[in-house]
Amino acid sequence: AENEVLQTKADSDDETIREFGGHVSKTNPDFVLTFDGNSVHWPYLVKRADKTKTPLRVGRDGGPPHQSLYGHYSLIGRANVDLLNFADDLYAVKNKTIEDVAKYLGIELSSQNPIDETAYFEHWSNLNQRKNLVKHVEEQTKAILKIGQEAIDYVIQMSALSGLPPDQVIAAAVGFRVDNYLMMETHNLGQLIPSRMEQPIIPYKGAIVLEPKIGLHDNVASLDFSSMYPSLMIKYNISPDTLITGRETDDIFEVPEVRHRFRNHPSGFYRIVLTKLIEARKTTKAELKRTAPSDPRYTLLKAREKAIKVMTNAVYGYAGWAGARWYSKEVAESAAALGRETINRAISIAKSLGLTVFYGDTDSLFVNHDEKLVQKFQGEIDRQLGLEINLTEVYKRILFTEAKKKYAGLKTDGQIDVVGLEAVRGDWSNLARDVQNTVLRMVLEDAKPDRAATYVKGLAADLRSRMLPLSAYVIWKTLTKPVAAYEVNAPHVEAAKKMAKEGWSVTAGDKVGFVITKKTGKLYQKAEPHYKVSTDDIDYDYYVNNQIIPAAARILEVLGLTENQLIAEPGSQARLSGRSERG
DNA sequence: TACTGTGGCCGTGGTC
DNA sequence: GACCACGGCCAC
Repeated sequence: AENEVLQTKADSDDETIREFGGHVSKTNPDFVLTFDGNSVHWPYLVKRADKTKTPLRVGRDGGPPHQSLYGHYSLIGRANVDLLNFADDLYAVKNKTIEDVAKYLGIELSSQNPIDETAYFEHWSNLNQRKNLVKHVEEQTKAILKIGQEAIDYVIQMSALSGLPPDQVIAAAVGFRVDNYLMMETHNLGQLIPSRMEQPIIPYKGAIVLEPKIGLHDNVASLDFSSMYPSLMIKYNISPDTLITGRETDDIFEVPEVRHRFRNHPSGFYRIVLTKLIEARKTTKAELKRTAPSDPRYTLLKAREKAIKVMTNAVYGYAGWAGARWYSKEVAESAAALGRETINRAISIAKSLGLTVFYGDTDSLFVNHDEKLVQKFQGEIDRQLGLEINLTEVYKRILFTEAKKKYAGLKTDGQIDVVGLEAVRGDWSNLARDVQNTVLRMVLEDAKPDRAATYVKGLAADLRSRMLPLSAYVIWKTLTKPVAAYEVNAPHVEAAKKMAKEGWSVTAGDKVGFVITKKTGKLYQKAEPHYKVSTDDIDYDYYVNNQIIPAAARILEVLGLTENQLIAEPGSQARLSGRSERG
């Protein structure tokens, strides 16, 4: 039946594997979906099948999966799609879990309290809890299918664009997708494909980030150049095959600052492909406008538009990648230099019109939202620079901190955009993130710090009596290399070592959740794996002094408050314990 | 072939 | 306490 969940009652590995293969053959799917299957489920199944000498019949040929390109497992006659790879293409999703990806895609999950992986064994061991675990896995399976339904159009479109098979394209890194796409286009143009060469990595100067105007500002607009790097590469014919290495001086363009020179004619390879991509996106967008959302073609067109956008935006970075077939440091460096010139000229134009520039990063500018002036500004950008700049957001009130890339704005719909701050970082506790979000809302709504300061002081004074769940205190950090490879001690590495000692397989790429406990010594000595900690072990002073106060102060310092002014009144635990942990 | 780029912040450990 | 490297994550 459609969307039927199949469960096995088999109580041995070989029986389970056989039954699984039977189900796959019977269902005979074109797509097989997993979440993290390439690194977890397929390798595990293959190993167990080997060990028990059971045939794993999952391909259309009745054969086992094969290890293939890009760390991907291939099933003959079927597209095996690991949806974790799809999640990697969803930049707005920070935490790549089934639950968070589903939530982002608007998929409703019936289970509100997913079971953490570290608790699986405990649930399995207890017969009463085992039912819950089975239910949880069933829920996840249903979610995977729904995520897959959202993913498949995109996967197919990315496959059509890049020329890579659908099961491989989503596993392939961005650079290889671009590489493949360009190879296809070369073929269309009747040109030869350069071979890949081992090249040294030469760094070059990138974009400009402006110093923000610190404080709260009312009625601010943000504007973005549309596809800035691709537009500049097209405009000035920036391409490896138009780069001048000799003495030519006729019909050329010299890039400011870096002084690389490019022929204006004929059009280079990058201009041809980028123009084609941008035109294709325009066509798709226009078609989308004529199509009703209920039309089955609508989601397909949406997926196509997204795939083209992702590919277009990847070309500049690809050009500066030493592993690219069409690598050219001069090309990437020139695009970056032209970007810097563009933003600088835009700032001058804005100022000359009487606009105030509050902040800007790479291809964006924040100015006071004077509607007439902003429209005039957009017109001047078109007239003087031949580029398009779009109004992307209007903020009723926005707060810039002293730091670049960290700000928050109250939108006209009442929603708050948080950028770069602790509240959107995965390596801070939920507690700190929640506190900062609350403080931001209070400050942006009130335009003064009083209410937020009172809230923070109250929380800091009696954190432990709030009885927050342990999950509020867990800090997650990725292990970027094997534990043995670390040069210095760090809390998440220490927690990973403790997990490894207990038999967990902790490898590079894993996220380690830890809690700072009351143990003595350096912070890394106080860090414990989250599943071993109870709320009695929590070092509340640490969470007040090193999580709540810094996260709140980052915002409230903008309005003149100091960290000291946020610490609880004398007499409270937090005050008495001092702030010995902070330098 | 499991690396698209640079700019930036900041906590923590470790040394002087 | 000052200073710096390491390490992780984020903006664009």
